[in-house]
Amino acid sequence: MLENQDLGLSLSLGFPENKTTNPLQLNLISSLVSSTSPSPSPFNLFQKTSWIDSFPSSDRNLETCRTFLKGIDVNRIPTITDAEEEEEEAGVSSPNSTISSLSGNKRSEREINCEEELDCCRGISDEEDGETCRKKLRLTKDQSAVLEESFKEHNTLNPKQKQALAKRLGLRPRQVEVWFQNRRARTKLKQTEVDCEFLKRCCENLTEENRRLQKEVQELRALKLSPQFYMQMTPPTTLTMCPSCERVAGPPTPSPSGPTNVDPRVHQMGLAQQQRSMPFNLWATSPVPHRPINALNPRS
DNA sequence: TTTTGCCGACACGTTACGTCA
DNA sequence: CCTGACGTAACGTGTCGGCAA
Repeated sequence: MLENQDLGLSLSLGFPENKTTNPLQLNLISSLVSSTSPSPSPFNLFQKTSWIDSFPSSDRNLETCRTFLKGIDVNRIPTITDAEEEEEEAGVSSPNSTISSLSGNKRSEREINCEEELDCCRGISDEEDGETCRKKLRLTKDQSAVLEESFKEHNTLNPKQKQALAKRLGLRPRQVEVWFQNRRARTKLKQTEVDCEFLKRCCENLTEENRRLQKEVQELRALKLSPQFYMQMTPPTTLTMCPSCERVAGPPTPSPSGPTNVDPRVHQMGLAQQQRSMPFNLWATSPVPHRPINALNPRS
């Protein structure tokens, strides 16, 4: 059974290393559809992993063997002989019961022996595609590994690639197609979960920031009502940085190329802070901060 | 040039099967 | 053994783009 990480997905919630990417610009729409752009997503969906290597070679073709033991090759059109039909009706052959006894790594000698026989009976022709048989095939680990590798290269297949892959794996092109469709769906689901988690964290941080700012507003309003009191107080923390020049403290430094809509009085804030006196009415204007808030780290 | 029908590929939701605890 | 949860192969359906008439 493949774990989540086995999908080759990087579920890290950290921001991408690419500094040019705005952390708040989420790739909510999966880019998987595009065959020309493998993965523009900020999240590394197609990180090369070595999970394939973890499969013991002894397990290979196990599923195929099981299928063989069931007497049903799902890759072939079910051709029920009279004998088989009788057996089916008599309830003698229960495919599921046979399979369940062969679970895990416990492989009987018969199981191992059948693998060689299986290789010659898995040949599938395209003409056999379709039909109404919905017998489910568990792909072998080898097949899954090849498909995964192929998916990492291209998450979509053109008809030639599909045909070649099907031939290589001994599967029907339709099976390869279905596998890729399901794989894309799984990838998209994972990406959605990651994005969802990311947005959740953004929301939490913004809520926290909002709470903090509201508290500060309350403090400032209280100070405004008692000016004689605020003169002896430490200025609010968020106002210790000049929104214009982003300097925390120091004498005002007129900047000819700076923004023209900045109240020059604000530049005196640092000095005022040092002197513990406000030569201007701090409450008269409220310059709009032009620093973007990092939702994930609002205090940075 | 626009319209229309066909076809293939795909996304999405669902079903059914295999496996495991 | 039985059962429920889970993963996933397979399927059905709707949509979209390309193409020819």
